[in-house]
Amino acid sequence: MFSQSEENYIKAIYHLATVSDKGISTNAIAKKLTTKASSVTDMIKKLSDKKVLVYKKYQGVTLTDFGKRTAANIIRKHRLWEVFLVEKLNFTWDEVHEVAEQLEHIKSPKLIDELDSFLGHPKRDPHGDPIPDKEGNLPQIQKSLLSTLEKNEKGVCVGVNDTSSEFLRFLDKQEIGLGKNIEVLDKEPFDDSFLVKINGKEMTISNKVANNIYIQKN
Amino acid sequence: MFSQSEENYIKAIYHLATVSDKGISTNAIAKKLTTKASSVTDMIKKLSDKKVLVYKKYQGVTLTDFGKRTAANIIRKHRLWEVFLVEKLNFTWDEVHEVAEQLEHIKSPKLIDELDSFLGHPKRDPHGDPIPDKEGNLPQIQKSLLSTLEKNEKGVCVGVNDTSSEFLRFLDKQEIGLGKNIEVLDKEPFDDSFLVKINGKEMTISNKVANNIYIQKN
DNA sequence: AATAATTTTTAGACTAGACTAAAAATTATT
DNA sequence: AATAATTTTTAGTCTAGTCTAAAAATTATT
Repeated sequence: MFSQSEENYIKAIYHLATVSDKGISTNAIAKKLTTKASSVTDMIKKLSDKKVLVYKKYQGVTLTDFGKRTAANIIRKHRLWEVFLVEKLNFTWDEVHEVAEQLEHIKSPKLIDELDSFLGHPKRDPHGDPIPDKEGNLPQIQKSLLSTLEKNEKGVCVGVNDTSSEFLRFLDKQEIGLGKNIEVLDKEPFDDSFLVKINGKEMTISNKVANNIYIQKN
Repeated sequence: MFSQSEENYIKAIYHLATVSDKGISTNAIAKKLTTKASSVTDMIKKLSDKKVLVYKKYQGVTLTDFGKRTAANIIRKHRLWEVFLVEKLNFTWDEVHEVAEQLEHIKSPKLIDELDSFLGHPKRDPHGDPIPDKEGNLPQIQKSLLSTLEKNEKGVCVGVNDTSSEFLRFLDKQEIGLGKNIEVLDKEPFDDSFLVKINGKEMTISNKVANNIYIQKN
């Protein structure tokens, strides 16, 4: 059984590992959790003793299989709760994160199994991210950043990179959201912005925004 | 904002106060929370500083109005979650307590408001206990322990005193539950047991059991 | 009223988790 | 290869919450 703090470290390391492929540095973890490197060193030793990760001094850490399963389970809980909040309790996609951060630490296998059934075994959370299954398998889907599309390519919005309230509310305002059809009409070399058509409406999108929207091409 | 530990103390003191009317002793709190009296003294000082309760050395404690509202709010959350677990997630009334103990500490006013609406503003939890409203008002209902009924008195089961799994599962086995009609056919002076009719079926009930079932007379 | 029993508080120690400041190791730069 | 810059670890401190053991206060009993 892990403490909330231990779970937060495990989750952070898991997320960092999905974008880095080599060992995760102390500093990277400290930055992700807005804590100090010295605190990370302490916790890393503890998690190493608990067989969650492999640690050699000055060399960064890697999750063990056990650590990965543990992480996937926490993420599964987080994302199922997010679905619950949006589908059943009228939360918007920019409101769910903070509460799900708390709910993910609730310990009860029955609770999460029943919640999963109650929600109809959802495959994605409100931001389009896949929900790991009970065994910790996380189905990866084919997706590309909008910023990588060429002129005349098109697809459907399947996720976001930045999940901050600011960005999500901006998307709401622009009526951009999961499931919307997006086509790149033109790319502007001057500022790397995009002219796109979203559900029939033409608009210009900055490179920064295009860098935070995932598209499944079609 | 209170820590989980602080919330547990506040709730324990509130519950002890509903059955005692005078100041709550250090020892009583320690027993309720299965902790040590010295730990209770420390926490009491802290909660006194935070204006949750009034404390004079060696004299027990009393919750302030603020403390009472805080307690009612925690209990409101606990009981709403219990309703959710039973009504939506197929938990039985003996399974909910442990999980609700965790869920009651989740911080989000919107969450609890929406949960309340989602459940249709329930008035009672699965054990028949009333759910405080948002202001912390807890409607008290007229109820008597089955053990206090006289021969030929009757009523309906509206609650239980002991909420342990053992007792609740025993009641399930005997098909005793909330809403059941109960009539005292006779009292046995030898062991203070009761001959009762529950939904048409006659059975004998020990004094210990009768002491843990609440009846609304009719 | 004095003594005994109980309750409560204090004093000091422990753990988890975080922090600061300094030392040690690694990596980058000249 | 030597020095500078950066990263990581160590050492020591702090807080919340708990504990044990002993002291102090209160309550009960003779």
